[in-house]
Amino acid sequence: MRHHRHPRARSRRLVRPGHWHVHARVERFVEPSLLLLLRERPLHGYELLDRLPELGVEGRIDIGNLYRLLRGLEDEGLVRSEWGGDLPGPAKRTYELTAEGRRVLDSWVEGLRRAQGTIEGFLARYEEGR
Amino acid sequence: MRHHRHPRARSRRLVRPGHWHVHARVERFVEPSLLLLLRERPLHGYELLDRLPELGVEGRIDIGNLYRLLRGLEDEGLVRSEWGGDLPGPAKRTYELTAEGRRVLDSWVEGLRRAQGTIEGFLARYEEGR
DNA sequence: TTAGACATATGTGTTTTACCTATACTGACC
DNA sequence: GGTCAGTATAGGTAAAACACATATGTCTAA
Repeated sequence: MRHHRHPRARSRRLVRPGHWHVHARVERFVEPSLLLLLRERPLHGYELLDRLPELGVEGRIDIGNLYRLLRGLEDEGLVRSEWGGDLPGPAKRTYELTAEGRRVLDSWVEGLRRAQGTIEGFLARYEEGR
Repeated sequence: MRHHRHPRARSRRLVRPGHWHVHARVERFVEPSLLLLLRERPLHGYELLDRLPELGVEGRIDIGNLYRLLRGLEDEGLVRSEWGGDLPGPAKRTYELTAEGRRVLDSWVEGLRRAQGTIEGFLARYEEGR
């Protein structure tokens, strides 16, 4: 058998020898975050990047992937975009939420409520056996 | 530019036309689940598979990956294993938690508490703008 | 005139998860 | 005695998600 490299090399961060810091993030949390921000008002990519930390998405947003993600959401019809008018400064593509995007956001909220319940159950069982 | 296939083909499940069900799972949640179950008592892989649903890990456990994950945890010193005695039936490898594994479990709990806070913040902001 | 913030985008590698197959022991049923 | 289902461990491979790096252009201020 080929020796498998550690599959968890980066998901845990070494704080000091023998002490690990675990991330515990929600999969693809940026997607609902973008939908929620766009529900409030249309924004362009760079503004979204600025506002993501408000929702707790800290240090994990890759700007390149953010733009790719936005185009993906547009392909799926969850957002709609257009180039901003002939304003000064670099060209900006402004995104707004579609009705379909709003429905998917609602579905994310259901999913996040379930996730909360799961985590609560886990923590309760953890405390039980302390 | 090469056209990128939808990067979210399976992460959302179509329930009925225009209605999506979103998973919203915690990244690598099986790892802390295994550590928590093993803190309670030593178990072998197949038993862990049986008990994972108790912790809310439903329908996402791939048995092949489970064994790989267990070996990964052992490589990192979070669990220790040995082949069960000469009992009847298929050979079983029994896993138990190490002191290091216990520390990583504690770190996961911290991470999960933070994740709970993040989700709470998200949901609050969602309700605000309804 | 150059450095830095703003703005969008592509290329590519790594990590994590999903799907599929292989192997082997045991008990029940025909 | 054969086969089928359940228990048990394991490998191969592909897709999805994420991380890291780079490219390109506009504008402002030092």
